[in-house]
Amino acid sequence: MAATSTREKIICAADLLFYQQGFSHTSFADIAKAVNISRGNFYYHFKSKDQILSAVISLRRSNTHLLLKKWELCTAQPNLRLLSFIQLLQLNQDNILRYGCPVGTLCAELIKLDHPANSDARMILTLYRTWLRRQFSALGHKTQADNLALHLLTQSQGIATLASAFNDRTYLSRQILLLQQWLDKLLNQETIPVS
Amino acid sequence: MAATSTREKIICAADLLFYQQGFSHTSFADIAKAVNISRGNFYYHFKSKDQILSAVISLRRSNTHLLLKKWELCTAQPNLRLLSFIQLLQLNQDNILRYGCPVGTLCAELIKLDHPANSDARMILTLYRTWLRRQFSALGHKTQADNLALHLLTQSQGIATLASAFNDRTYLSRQILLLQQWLDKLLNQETIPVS
DNA sequence: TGATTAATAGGACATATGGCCTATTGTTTA
DNA sequence: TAAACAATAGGCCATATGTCCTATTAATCA
Repeated sequence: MAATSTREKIICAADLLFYQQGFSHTSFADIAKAVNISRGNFYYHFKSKDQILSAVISLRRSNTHLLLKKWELCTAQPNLRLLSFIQLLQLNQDNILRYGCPVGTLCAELIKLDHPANSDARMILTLYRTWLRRQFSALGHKTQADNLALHLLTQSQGIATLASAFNDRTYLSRQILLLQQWLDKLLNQETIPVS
Repeated sequence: MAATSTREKIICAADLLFYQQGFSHTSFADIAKAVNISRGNFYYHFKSKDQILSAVISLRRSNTHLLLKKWELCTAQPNLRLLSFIQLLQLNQDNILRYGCPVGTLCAELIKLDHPANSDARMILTLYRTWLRRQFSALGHKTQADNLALHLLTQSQGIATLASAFNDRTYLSRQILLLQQWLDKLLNQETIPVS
């Protein structure tokens, strides 16, 4: 946190502000103030706002990749790895309640802006999708792996959207519990796909 | 479309633009151009951008209310009414693929802007929630009515988010089908709640 | 018809913002 | 130490935008 370069500090601050305020609504001045840097110094590190966005998305992709790798290294069993994904909602519940899902809301915003970085942001979702698919596949759900992955993604996006819209912690907790139960039921009832 | 007042035209154009481009990213000039009106004339009808937003949200709430009333009048059976809700995703699939859910994305944006109209926008979701709850309740699911309503809302929000993020029509169609199957299964297996 | 009001157009203005330049300071290196 | 480079500060500029004012035109009504 302290020993990072200015460039890294800018990216981190932008990452947070883009999440909290949205990309459009975050100005150079906002980021500069957060990093305690003059606005002029900005241009030395980033030539445009789009470059900052690009760096932020890169960081998020990298962080997501690392997180998924960590789950793989720390947890050998795919079913427990899937549980880690669900528990991420619990871990980030405070932020989710206030700002929704960082990935989903960014994608939604960039789509409306018709921003070129749109496809880069989508890649973060694809990272999750592919990883989840691999876990389901390893659990024997070969043909349904992608559908199951999409189900988890769909659920988490819907949950994050409603949790923040209603600002309802009870709802969020309950949905996380239901997701865990769904996973339990799926994995205990049929280790090998039926159809 | 032709015989509407200028004020109504402004609200309609703003409604569409807020959906397509987002609230922040839509300027007075954008709306004025869409309605073919000078920017100065704007102030005669709306004193601020927030007033336009307020009017747009009012319109959406009113339209939602009318839609739900229509479903109630046209369809006597609650299970078919619930089907109407699901089929709304199908009916609006082109827009959903491009811009996501109008309600969900507006709520998400207003939350990040920390906009006072945030709670008004949320009311649209509440309209759906209450209506869905009543239908489930009428079908005998007294205790689970609200949870089932939230499940449908969660699903549709998640589906809209991913459908637009991935821009994947196949995904959207499949999720709609799964929702319909879920409803069928729920209503056929147990007309009266088990627990 | 004349007067009053409704509606519209066009522009003015302050502010915010992204983008950019230059001078200055700090650091490294030959 | 002197030179070269990295990093930073502060300000300038064009544009966009929300807000607001005034003059003009259209519509209504006594």
